[in-house]
Amino acid sequence: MNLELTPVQTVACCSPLSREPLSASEAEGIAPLLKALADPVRLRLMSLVASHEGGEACVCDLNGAFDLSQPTISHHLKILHGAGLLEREKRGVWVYYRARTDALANLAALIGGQSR
Amino acid sequence: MNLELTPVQTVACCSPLSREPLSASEAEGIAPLLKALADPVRLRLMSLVASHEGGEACVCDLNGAFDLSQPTISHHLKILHGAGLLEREKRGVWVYYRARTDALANLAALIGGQSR
DNA sequence: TTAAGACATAGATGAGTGTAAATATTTAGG
DNA sequence: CCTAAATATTTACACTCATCTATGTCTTAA
Repeated sequence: MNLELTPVQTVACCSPLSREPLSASEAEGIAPLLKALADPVRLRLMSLVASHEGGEACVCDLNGAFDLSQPTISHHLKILHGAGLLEREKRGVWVYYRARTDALANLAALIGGQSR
Repeated sequence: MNLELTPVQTVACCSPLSREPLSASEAEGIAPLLKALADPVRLRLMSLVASHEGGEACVCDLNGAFDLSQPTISHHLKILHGAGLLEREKRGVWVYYRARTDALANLAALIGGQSR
């Protein structure tokens, strides 16, 4: 149970990019989230997980979608997880990832300023 | 007058991240936009420009906000401009940048899926 | 206990990136 | 013209990053 606000949440509700200048520390908190998303493989991973049935996907479902080695996919998943964009759950031999749609929505609200 | 759709616009209208898996080429088109935003300095630059009165800011307004050299700021502005997130207009000795709020909104719609 | 499969970690490497110093370009004034 | 000011470009460098190979850990099944 994590009740702390992510760097995005502390700002997204009332201070989108265009409303007032981001402080240096706010920017340093948000940039890593964007950085995590700013890779073609990770964008596709997020999309694959988020659009997968049940809202979650096993790593075994993901590896086959790329022409990359298994450790590379694992590496990208770790980055997305570390940024708080993916949840991780181990069930038996398999590991399932689930998209943090709240984090995505907050990011979107910050950037676009008009999401709900 | 540029009537072509940006990589984001081709997708944002009906295919947010969570709706269906992003294709490799879509992801490769969108990632550079996120990459451009995924830096604390560039995030603050975007925010400074977007929230500045008149929706635009002179480079002279921006340089002072950072503890960085003028060429470094110029470099970041070039990246944001190259990604299509900032418009550039020279007036006399000064160069004014303006935020492409449409591009930001499209990005937000793609990520969050619910903006309008 | 052994073996096999799913996933993660470690180490190495080549490509990319943020920054500064030096220099160039453009514009307005004298 | 010449100079000064605003901004961009070039070059160089330290650092980060995406990727692979090799290896480790954990879980299930035989």
